[in-house]
Amino acid sequence: MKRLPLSFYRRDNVLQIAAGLMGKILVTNWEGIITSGRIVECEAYNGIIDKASHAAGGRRTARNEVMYAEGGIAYVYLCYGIHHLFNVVTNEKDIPHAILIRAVEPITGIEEMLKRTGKPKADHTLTRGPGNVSKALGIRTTHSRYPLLSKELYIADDGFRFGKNQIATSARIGVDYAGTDALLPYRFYIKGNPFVSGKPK
DNA sequence: GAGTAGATCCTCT
DNA sequence: GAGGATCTACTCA
Repeated sequence: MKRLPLSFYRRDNVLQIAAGLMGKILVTNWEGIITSGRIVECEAYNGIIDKASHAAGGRRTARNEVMYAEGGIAYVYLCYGIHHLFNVVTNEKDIPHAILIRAVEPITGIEEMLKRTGKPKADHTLTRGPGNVSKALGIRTTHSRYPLLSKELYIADDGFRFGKNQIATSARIGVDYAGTDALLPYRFYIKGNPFVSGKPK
């Protein structure tokens, strides 16, 4: 179990990084309670030229300022007043690339995830979809700008790899407002994995 | 099983 | 003052 180094995040090809995150393990360790899950779905947001991104056209606000920071930190924000969405900021300073983690497969701390989400039992809805991932792992907007190499929040590699033919791409979800950019194949997911959002298997 | 409405609040205009 | 990188529950068939 090695934490991904900063050099992993500070590359210029956000699509490559997103693909590289597939199969990695997202870990939170709040107050000694460890929960983790393997990443099986994510979406890339490609900087100022991407209309679906909060940083489209170089927009810079108090909320998305984090995206302009150096790669290797978290960007968390509230959507629809209910859902906390967890992103990984990538690339160098002033280049607002980010990757939205949309789904993970629970590994440790499932009991705790059930408690946090209020679900009666562990099924494929536990960590399916970005809102649920954050809820199950206890990630909130207050964790925005948190470094991904900290003790409480990090992404690790346990040596596991998905096969090339298991990883598929598609258009991103819920970004219809972005016009033609909504059609870009910036979403990565594991074929047939029940935790992947969209259609159930 | 498919389609739709409602929740709910922070952020930007 | 409007709307959003969503989820769930409920209706209707």
